[in-house]
Amino acid sequence: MVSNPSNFEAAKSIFTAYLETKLLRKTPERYAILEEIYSRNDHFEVEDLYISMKNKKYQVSRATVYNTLDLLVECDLVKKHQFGKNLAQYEKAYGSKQHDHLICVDCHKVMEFCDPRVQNIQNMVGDMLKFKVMHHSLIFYGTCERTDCEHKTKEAS
Amino acid sequence: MVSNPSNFEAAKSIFTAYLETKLLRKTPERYAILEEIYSRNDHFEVEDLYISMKNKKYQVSRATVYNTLDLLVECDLVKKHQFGKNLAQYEKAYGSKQHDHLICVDCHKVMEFCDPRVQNIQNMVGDMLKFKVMHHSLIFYGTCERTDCEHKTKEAS
DNA sequence: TTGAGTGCAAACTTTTTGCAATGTT
DNA sequence: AACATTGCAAAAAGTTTGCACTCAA
Repeated sequence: MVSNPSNFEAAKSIFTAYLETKLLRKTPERYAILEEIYSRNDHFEVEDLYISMKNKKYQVSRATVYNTLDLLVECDLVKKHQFGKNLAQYEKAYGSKQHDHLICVDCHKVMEFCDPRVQNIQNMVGDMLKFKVMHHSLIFYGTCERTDCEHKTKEAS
Repeated sequence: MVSNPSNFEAAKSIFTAYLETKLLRKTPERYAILEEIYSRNDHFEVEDLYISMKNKKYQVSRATVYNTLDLLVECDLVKKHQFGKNLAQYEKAYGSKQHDHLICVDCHKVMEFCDPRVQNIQNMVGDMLKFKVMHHSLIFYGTCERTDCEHKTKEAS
């Protein structure tokens, strides 16, 4: 979901507060990664982020990217997804409203939607099973009808 | 969800029909893997299956396990999950009713629940976004209140 | 000053692939 | 007999780890 540009500033304050609370160091690499993430929209993977940063002022290592992403997920500034592949995908979380995803199994496009009923189900199921639900992941897999959907021709049977 | 033992026989027929339609070979390895899967309950990973089979009459290779799992997922006899980790988990699908999952972030226990409203949301969102939804994945993450939940003590902050 | 954090490369884990041997059709 | 399928081991792909160096506190 599109978010306004000042979200980075807000995210930065939250991150600073988090680092201070946890007695972690406020390194330039960590802020550079946060900035890069908040300059992006939609979903990206670690390698995307790493490559983008390689081409900019901050050359960070993959280890630092992984490390920082963990911190950002921990303080809810970034969401981590596992969209069926063995490859984590991330998106910024601050200032975007709660949403879930649809993924086209042909062109792999990721779309988003909101439906308040998901929250109701979450609350009810949590109560019923004595389970304190903290977050959820709802993904619909199917085919989109975009004209530019690159329908992979499945192996002829 | 628990299923009755004869599900293996039914699954076997379905698999045979699938293999014949696709002009694939009916090898003993494929049936042995199907049998092993249908003798299990709940969720397992590739290595679990591979190890179990190593200790039985059929010694199959990992490559064959992966290959066969793909076929079984394709013909809906097995469901593949990506529960947040970079590790695929599977469960038999025939004869079990549609359900979704709750996962305890502390003890990693996987629980199941059914809620028909998920289907409604799926239909509605699909219609709205002109997306033909084929299946979904809904996972609630939280903490269970089982007395035997091995609450990992998070690093003291 | 000092030890948390970084970069790099090596190690690990899960999955995929290449190829010779096997066995279903 | 032909060639899809198997087993094995090597390669990929993504992530984690070990260690010496660096720099935020």
